[in-house]
Amino acid sequence: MQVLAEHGYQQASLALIAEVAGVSKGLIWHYYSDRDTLMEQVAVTTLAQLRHQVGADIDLLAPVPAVLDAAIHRAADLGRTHPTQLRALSQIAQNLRAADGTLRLDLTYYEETYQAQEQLFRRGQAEGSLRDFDTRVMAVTYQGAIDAMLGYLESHTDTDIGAYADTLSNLVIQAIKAHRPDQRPTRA
Amino acid sequence: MQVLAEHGYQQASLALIAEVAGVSKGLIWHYYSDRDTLMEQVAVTTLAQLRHQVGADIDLLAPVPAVLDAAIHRAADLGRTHPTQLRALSQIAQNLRAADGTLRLDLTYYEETYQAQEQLFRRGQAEGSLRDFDTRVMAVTYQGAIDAMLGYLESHTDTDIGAYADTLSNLVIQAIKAHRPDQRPTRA
Amino acid sequence: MQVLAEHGYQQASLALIAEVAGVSKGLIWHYYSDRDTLMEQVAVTTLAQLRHQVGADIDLLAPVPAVLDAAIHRAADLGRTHPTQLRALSQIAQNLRAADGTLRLDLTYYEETYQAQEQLFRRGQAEGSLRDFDTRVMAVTYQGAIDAMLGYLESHTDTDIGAYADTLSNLVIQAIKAHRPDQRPTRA
Amino acid sequence: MQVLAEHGYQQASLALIAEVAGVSKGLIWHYYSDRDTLMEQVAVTTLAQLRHQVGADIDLLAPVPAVLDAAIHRAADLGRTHPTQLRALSQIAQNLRAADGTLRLDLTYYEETYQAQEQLFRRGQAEGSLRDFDTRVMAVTYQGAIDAMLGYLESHTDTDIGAYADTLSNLVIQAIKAHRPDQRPTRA
DNA sequence: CATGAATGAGGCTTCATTCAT
DNA sequence: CATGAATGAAGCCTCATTCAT
Repeated sequence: MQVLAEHGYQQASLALIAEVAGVSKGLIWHYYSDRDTLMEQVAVTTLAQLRHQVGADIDLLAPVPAVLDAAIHRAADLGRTHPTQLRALSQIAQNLRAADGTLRLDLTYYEETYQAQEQLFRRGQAEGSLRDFDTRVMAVTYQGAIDAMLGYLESHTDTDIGAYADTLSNLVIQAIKAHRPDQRPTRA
Repeated sequence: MQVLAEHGYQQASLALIAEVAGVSKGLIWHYYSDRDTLMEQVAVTTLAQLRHQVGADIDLLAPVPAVLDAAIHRAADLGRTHPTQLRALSQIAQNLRAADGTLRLDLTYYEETYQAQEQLFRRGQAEGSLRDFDTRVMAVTYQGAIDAMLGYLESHTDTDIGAYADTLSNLVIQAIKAHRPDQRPTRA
Repeated sequence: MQVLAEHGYQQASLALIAEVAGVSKGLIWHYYSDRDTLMEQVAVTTLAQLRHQVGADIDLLAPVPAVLDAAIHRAADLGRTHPTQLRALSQIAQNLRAADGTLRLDLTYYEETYQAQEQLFRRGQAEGSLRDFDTRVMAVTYQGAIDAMLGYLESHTDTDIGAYADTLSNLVIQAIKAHRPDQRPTRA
Repeated sequence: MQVLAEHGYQQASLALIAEVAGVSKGLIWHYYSDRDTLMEQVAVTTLAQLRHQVGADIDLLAPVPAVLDAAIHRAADLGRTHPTQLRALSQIAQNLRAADGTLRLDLTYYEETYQAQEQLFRRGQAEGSLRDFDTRVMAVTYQGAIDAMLGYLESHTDTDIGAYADTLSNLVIQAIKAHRPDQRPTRA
């Protein structure tokens, strides 16, 4: 991941990876049958780890706006705590392709995320804390906003992470909260 | 661009590009000194073309929400009219690196865009059509939402583009419009 | 020649030569059928020019030691007056090869020189100013000493050229002059 | 070295070298990072080997004229025993260039040789066996004479090597020996 | 006379991958 | 388990050379 993050997908040759890892090149083929397999497994593992990090001790039963606020702040923190993993994962997601040329991770990976988000949004709508909107578009937009934030924080290291997350959280909630009386989150 | 869009940055070897273009490999070096310069020039040219496409006949002096609505719809249309260019540009932006390993297009490219967006948002705030918020964060978020839309439309070709743009436009404007009575655009 | 002298034989591409000459690449083939032909003609022309330079106004009928002294001083001067030509010529001589891999200029070029030198030495022996020695070995040695001098002066530009030539002349004459009474050069 | 000697520096492509060596092209980069480093290492190794060959069992404390005579004969033998190495070394020395275009071996390589020779000559002068002369010029000339001999013997294979060396030795010693009675070596 | 677009062969180099040890 | 020698395919690039204009 370190090599991926620093040098990019193409330059992350197995020779370089082995050297940084301090093992011989040949050893890689004891554990991975393929460069692609290696990349895929690294991606899957890392993704699980990051999701766990973001999801950990968020109360998923809390009012939806509160969940979103917490998730955004946690995601923003990833930029500080796991920058290498983020970059590496992004490299793999954008470059690892199947034999037919299509990206190998994008579809399954994002689709899962979208569906989880949509479920959350629909609960908010059912509970009255969120107004009516197309949850699929919002899920795509939400994920795009998160990714943009992470990319931005990575290249603008002097940004106040907490302040950014506050603002983004406010924008997101403003975009989708119910207009009328109970736009306040339900009391937990 | 066709090769970039279909095969991705790494697989876009100059041999393949020349073959698709129907010329000899060597000819490439008659016009571009380098693979990197070729990519950079393609990116710059394409970017200018796409920006022109999006910006064309949008009335930049119209009320800001109207400008945003128009821009979002136009950007969404790009997915239909210039899918190849979009994908190619994205490939270059995410892969072309300088000798020190840093991405070569990201900074200048996005920074320009962000500043233009911020200017627009600030006008809206000054005119009273937009509420108070951090324009930089919103610019990053807006661009992320556009990119996410384009990526999504690309891989989900059965989506109703107009409907997506309507929804996104509504979400964006809802997120930033002024709360009070005078959310009407100022009289120009 | 300038390109040859500065960049060496391999790097002296016809493209670079044309650029330095300020003409188009294609024009070269109006005047030379081949890279090799070009090189050969340049070499032959330059060689004639340098020989003329060295031989000019040396009194070939003077006593042999005096001729040698004059020739050595004139050759040393070449390093100052024609450094580019010397280097270029040397590049071609050492690199231009026939199809069978043998050097194309060496044999004819040096053989001519050797024979002229031998003739001179034999005259000295006949006249009694030079002792008895193998003229062929001395011719080879003499030429080697001249080439070494030119190479040395080229890379050690702070050397006193005249002093070097004086010393070399003295060494050469000491090596071959007759031992007995008339080791003084005949009075001219 | 075989390829260098037979085909010259430019034609000594790594493809040809690998083929002659009976290994795959790629293997070369397992052992040498670069064409240039390969050439440099070959040169350094060969040079050490040849120097050892020439210097071996010469009694360096013997009278200087005797040392010179032995050295010349040994060098002449190189033409018979190590012709390939000589040619290869010469090719590298005359063609391997640093990035700035300057020859990469010339300076260090010859400078060492010159200084060793000068030291020998100065000992001879101190001991009275050699007359007074500029040792630097003589070192350059001596080396030039040796190189010329080797080049000549290489292309004129019917020459009597021993006789050539005898003659050259005589010429060299004649050029620099002390005139007076005490040209005998000092008693050690 | 002169240009420069175009070609194709060949060079150096990288790298995933295999395999004997 | 682990190494590193070895391979072969493919990539980028250079360059002499041709040819229509």
